[in-house]
Amino acid sequence: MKIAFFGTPEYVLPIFEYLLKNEDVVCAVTRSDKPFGRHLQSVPSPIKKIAIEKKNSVFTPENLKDKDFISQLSTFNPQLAIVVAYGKILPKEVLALFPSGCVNLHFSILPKYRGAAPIQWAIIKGEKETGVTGFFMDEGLDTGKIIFQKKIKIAQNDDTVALQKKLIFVAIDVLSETLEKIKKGFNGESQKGEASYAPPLKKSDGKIDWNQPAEEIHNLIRGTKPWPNAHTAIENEKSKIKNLKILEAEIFPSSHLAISPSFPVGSVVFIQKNIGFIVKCNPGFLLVKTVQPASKKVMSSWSFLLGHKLAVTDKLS
RNA sequence: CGCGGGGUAGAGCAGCCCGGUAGCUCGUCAGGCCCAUAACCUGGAGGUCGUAGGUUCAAAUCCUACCCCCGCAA
Repeated sequence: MKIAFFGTPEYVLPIFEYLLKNEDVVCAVTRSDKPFGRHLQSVPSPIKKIAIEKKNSVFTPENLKDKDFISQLSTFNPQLAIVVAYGKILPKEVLALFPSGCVNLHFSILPKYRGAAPIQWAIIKGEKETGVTGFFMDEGLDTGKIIFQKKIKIAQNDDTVALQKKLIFVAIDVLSETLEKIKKGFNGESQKGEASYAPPLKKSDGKIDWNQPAEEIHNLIRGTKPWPNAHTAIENEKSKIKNLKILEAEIFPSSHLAISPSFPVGSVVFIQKNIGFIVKCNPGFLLVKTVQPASKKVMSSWSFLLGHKLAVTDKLS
């Protein structure tokens, strides 16, 4: 079966490579080169690089409705499209090109977490499981008929990066199963259950409200990696730190702490030598282990303490 | 030439504006104290202050060029 692949970021490469190896990939479509990095140089997308290496045809249309693009794509006679993290919504003109349809691999258990950031939101919301769904695309946002779905558990320490790696393997399973079913003529089943949405994260989504349970803050820290990251401000007599990213933390059992209940929420209640500092949440405590101050490299929170003289009772907000 | 921050001992920082002895916390090494300690006390080692040039009696500090790192933006 002739397949066109739509995808952009680096993490979908294993899926692209799987297709190249096992199926007849006639061309790849990826987002147009964009200025990227510190000096805003234009860099081809990872998919484009690999496709060129493998001598596959690559399209990087600015506008998917462009007639030239559509007519060129149709000369390859692709029967099916596989779309993974492409970055744009496919208009009906493109959807109509593929006799066997367009299949999207979405990293959630649809209809939950439709949209751009399903992995992040599943972690932030404290879900215990997530998965990958293969479905036929329609004009809605992740609303098409489901072909195959596979679930996995979210471990307590999974952050977005770790979970994404796990999901890529699941996605390859789902992809092969999905392709099998399509070849047998399966048409998919309508989505059932309550839908929810996972919009792209904003910078402000990473702001920590210490007036929340330690568990929820812990979810936020894991789910906002690697961007925008959970952040907070610190105030103390000597200095004000406007933006401290918290990259790693763990829930600290309050039974291990003998401290005055009078500490306000958001204050540093204890400093653990060589490890980090403990912050009071509502309820619960969080042991902060890895941080990144503005303009600095990632460092352990103990290192941060050595240079910044954070003391017990200093407040985070 | 997109905007901003940074490079000082193994780690994290101060000092720079306003030039004049290389400083703080931690680690490390040696010794001490204690029933005991992630505690405390004493002493030591460890630096081409990112690189090169310039100004100066004198440069971590002022000037110029370059290298490397980080954030914004996506």
